[in-house]
Amino acid sequence: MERNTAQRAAVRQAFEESGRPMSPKEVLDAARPHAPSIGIATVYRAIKTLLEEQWISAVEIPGEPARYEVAGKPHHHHFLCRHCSKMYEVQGCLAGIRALAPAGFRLEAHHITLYGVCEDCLSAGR
Amino acid sequence: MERNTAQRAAVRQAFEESGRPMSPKEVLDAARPHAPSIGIATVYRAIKTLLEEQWISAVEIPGEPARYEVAGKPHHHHFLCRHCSKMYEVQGCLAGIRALAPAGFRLEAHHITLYGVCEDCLSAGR
DNA sequence: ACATTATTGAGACGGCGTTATCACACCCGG
DNA sequence: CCGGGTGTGATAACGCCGTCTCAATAATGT
Repeated sequence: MERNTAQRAAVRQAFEESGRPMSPKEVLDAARPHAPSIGIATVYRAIKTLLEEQWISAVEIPGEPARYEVAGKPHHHHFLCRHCSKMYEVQGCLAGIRALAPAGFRLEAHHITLYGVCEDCLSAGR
Repeated sequence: MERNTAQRAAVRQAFEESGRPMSPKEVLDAARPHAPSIGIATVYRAIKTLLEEQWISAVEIPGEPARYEVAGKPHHHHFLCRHCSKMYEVQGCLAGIRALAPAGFRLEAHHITLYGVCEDCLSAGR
């Protein structure tokens, strides 16, 4: 039977506090303050469990490890900063997506990913 | 100085014939008919060279090896079939992309990727 | 044709993200 | 508070991609 451990609570807390998608490494860093001895293996195990519970969902991007965010949010997309590699949510979507798909194809999902520089990096002079 | 070899010609020909983005593995398979003994290492080398010459450009997708397509095409996006993993081009784009980026962020690029089932797979009953 | 030298192909190698291993820790029902 | 069994942490091992190595091959200038 499943146990409530400090490490799992720390991972959940990290997700609740961050408000943006995090890579396993970021989760580890965000969980350390709450559970100092936590290791990367436990983070991966917690992520796996939380995915199965659908408490988080995966956000994948090319060339980078997947990020995870708390599930159940309204439809949205993502912005990836080219400097700090932090990922942000962007609200809303665009009309007319369906029209892009070639005739005869079945469209099931879509990802819009924006790339650029985030406000933090811009104001830091990059 | 650079030499014209059958292998490089085979790779270029593969790209010209396919008309859609290909992974290195797909390039290898598509080049084999023209240069039967070609190996994967040569494909990677040819891709590297063609990228430097900007004769092809990279198309990246999460969780999959990058695809490459002949460069210089007008702005477009991509459709990835969930069954056969083949990638297709979709023409056109959507207005209003800029408005999605959060205020204070600098938007430099965007990717729209559609996921679904391609016509070939649908007509094959999947 | 010949010598030079870039290119090739097969397999070894390396990096990275993720998972498996295993001894130890600790949660929880009794 | 005790015992068994799940959870944990460090690290090794894995799988995948892509690059490197090196002897063999073949394209160029003469």
